[in-house]
Amino acid sequence: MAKPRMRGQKTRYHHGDLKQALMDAAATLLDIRGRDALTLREAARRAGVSEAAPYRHFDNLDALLGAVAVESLDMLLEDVDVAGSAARKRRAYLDFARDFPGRYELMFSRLDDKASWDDRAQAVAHLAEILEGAGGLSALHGEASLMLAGFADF
Amino acid sequence: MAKPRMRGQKTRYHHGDLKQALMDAAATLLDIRGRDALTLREAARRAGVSEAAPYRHFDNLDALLGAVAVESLDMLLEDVDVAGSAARKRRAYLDFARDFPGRYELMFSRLDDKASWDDRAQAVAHLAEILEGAGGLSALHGEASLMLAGFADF
DNA sequence: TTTCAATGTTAACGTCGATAACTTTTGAGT
DNA sequence: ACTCAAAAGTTATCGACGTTAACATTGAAA
Repeated sequence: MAKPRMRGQKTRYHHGDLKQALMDAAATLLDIRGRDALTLREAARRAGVSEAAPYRHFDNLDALLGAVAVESLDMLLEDVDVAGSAARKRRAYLDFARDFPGRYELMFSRLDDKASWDDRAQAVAHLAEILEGAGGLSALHGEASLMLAGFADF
Repeated sequence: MAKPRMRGQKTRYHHGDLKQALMDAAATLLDIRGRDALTLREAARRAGVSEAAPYRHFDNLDALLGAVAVESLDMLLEDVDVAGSAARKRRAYLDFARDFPGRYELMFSRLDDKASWDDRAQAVAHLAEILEGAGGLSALHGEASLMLAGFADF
């Protein structure tokens, strides 16, 4: 009685990397259909497992959101860090917000998940540091946020 | 078989001002418990009507959110407009975000509700105009947003 | 080889958004 | 004053969701 998938080809009872698969599915849903469309059950379906399987890896939906928030902050951090000049860092930041709107909104929203708080706070602090010469995190976040909401253009 | 309330004292079948009562309840829920805790049913219960009553005034939850967003933008607009100097406008803006975090987040989030789009866009444009001398809407929004998320202090 | 923790599964509960069908009230036109 | 249709309530119902409990399978250590 097993329908799950394997990473490569065959079907197996154990997924192999379900935790990451759930985070990927969640991030994709956030980006293409928004926060309200993200459900634990839909993420599970996309990962090819039963609708209760996520609870083996996350205490609840908030915990999944927290994990995706941390991962997303690290992605943005990497993108901005790699970009050379202040102008390039600026562009890298705004590009990330445009390309991953759901992830971006999640990173800076009030999350109930306590477990991920330290990681998130640290990532944001690091980000603010890196962006010091590029106008500052606060200003960039304001621009990106207004753009995503449709009140400004990219 | 009628349990509804009246505005003053007695019980009546018709509420009298249910639409506004629902918007008030929704805004309160947003501020004290966040977006995920706001449900149409809870708003209805708080207004003292049946759980399906809201649908006589709003097509769906998104429509209620849109209406609250417009109302909130108008409130913020008023607060900032009334404040005199640029410094006072700045403070009025940040105070609003701190005092009504749920309303504030809602105003600048991606809403599906089409009907309220024009009103929201116009209010934001007006707000940006008024705040031109106070650092600009974009910068203020960045600050307020990071503060609400817990990444900065008021 | 055995065994047990990790990681899946199905089934169930209560809540939510939404719709349908019904009832009460209001008020505009006669 | 009467009527009667529209406005604004109600209950009942549906499918989907978050979450938990109980059970099944797997893989790896002993």
